[in-house]
Amino acid sequence: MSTAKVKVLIVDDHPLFRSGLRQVVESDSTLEIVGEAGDGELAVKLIQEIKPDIAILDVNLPGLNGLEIARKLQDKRLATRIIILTMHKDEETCNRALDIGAKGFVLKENAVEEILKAIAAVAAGEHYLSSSISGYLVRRRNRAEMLTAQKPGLDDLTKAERRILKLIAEKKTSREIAAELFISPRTVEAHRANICAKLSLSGSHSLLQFALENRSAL
Amino acid sequence: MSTAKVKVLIVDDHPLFRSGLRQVVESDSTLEIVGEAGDGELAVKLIQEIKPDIAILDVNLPGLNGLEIARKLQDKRLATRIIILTMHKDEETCNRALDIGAKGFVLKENAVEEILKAIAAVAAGEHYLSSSISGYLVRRRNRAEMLTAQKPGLDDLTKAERRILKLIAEKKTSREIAAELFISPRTVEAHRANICAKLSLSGSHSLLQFALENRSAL
DNA sequence: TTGCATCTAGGTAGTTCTACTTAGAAAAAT
DNA sequence: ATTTTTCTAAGTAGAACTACCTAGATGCAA
Repeated sequence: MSTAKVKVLIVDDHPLFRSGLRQVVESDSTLEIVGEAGDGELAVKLIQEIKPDIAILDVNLPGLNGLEIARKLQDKRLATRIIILTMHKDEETCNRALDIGAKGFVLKENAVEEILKAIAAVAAGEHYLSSSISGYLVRRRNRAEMLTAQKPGLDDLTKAERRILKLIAEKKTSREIAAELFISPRTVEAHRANICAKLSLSGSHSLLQFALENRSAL
Repeated sequence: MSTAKVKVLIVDDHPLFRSGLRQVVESDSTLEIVGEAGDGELAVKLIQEIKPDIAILDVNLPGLNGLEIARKLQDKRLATRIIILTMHKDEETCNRALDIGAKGFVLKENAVEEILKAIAAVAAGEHYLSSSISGYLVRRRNRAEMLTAQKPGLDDLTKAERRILKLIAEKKTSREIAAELFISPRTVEAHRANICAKLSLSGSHSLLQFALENRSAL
């Protein structure tokens, strides 16, 4: 990393954008552009031949788009790390890019300032997200926690009910719970019924479902 | 937001850093510094009196630290939005900050370039994370999905079994699934049994449990 | 073509949970 | 001290899942 230059390949269908990007990348003496492509097929071919350290892929490409390229490369287990470039600040695209294994995700509007930081981070094995996109991850994180945090009625459960709900979340049956608490299975079932009522749950095995989804909040 | 200036309060125990930050912030004409504090107690007092739009809090402070201040403010349901500044690139600190409700998280090493972007994003109701920190969120995201992705045996399920497992994860009963696929409930049950066998699941409602825990991998 | 896996479907039995009911004893709150 | 809530428990009914079994139809591969 410190001796040899980091080999970078640029994929974008717009020549003007490519040359702009090239200029920025070449302004960093630790980086070296080893190839360019204007469409998906060529990109896949070049990446397999040249094996660059980092490939910067536009999302909108003729033929294969950036995400599809990334998927192909991941399937072939190439060492080339992917940075996705995109115009639109789109949560879904970002999620899919990360799922596919992209290490970087940079908005074009921020590309000039951020691309060097992104390349450095990704070359070092880290991830890089355009800062304006990182809010999405926070929101996703919070969304998941909100669901468990603000469940209505969860706090007007009694102690015994709460104790039993915890054990349900541990995948125990009413009988097992009864044995563990030295009470009758029927009592456990009575508590279950009360919990269902308080949480306005109904249907088959609703409590098990609820307990599994909310076990972190118990 | 467009007429009045955004009121910003700065909290840091180091006067030199404060003045540097002040310069950067004041270079943006849409922002206005309405106060400064060098320790936690004063910070809490000033925020409650002045009610700034945004408070930039250092983590390392004499008395209350930035995170504790944020918690206090959150408890009092003030409208002031919090941006946390920190020296160290620490995942735990970042997580705690977000839990507490901080809207921004900026590393001091990136503060000069990022603080204005951060203020703008937060003032607009978005989140902002220092780009070098956003990798943590990605990693956390992936960690959670890895657990579900590599379940053994999940890939030697047949198409029909997979289809049914998906519907089970949607909390549907065998009867509902049967109706949806125009097959007999008994067929669905047969598939369930086969799936249980392949995944070596046993016990009460094991499939429902499995499906709920692994729904993202289906 | 034979054979294997898959999809389909039913039989029977047993377990577990839901949904209603009632009811006494203990604990908590008024 | 009285009322209310909570915890305990049981009856009955039905829905839903598991765990075994067999078996015809289909399609794919050796």
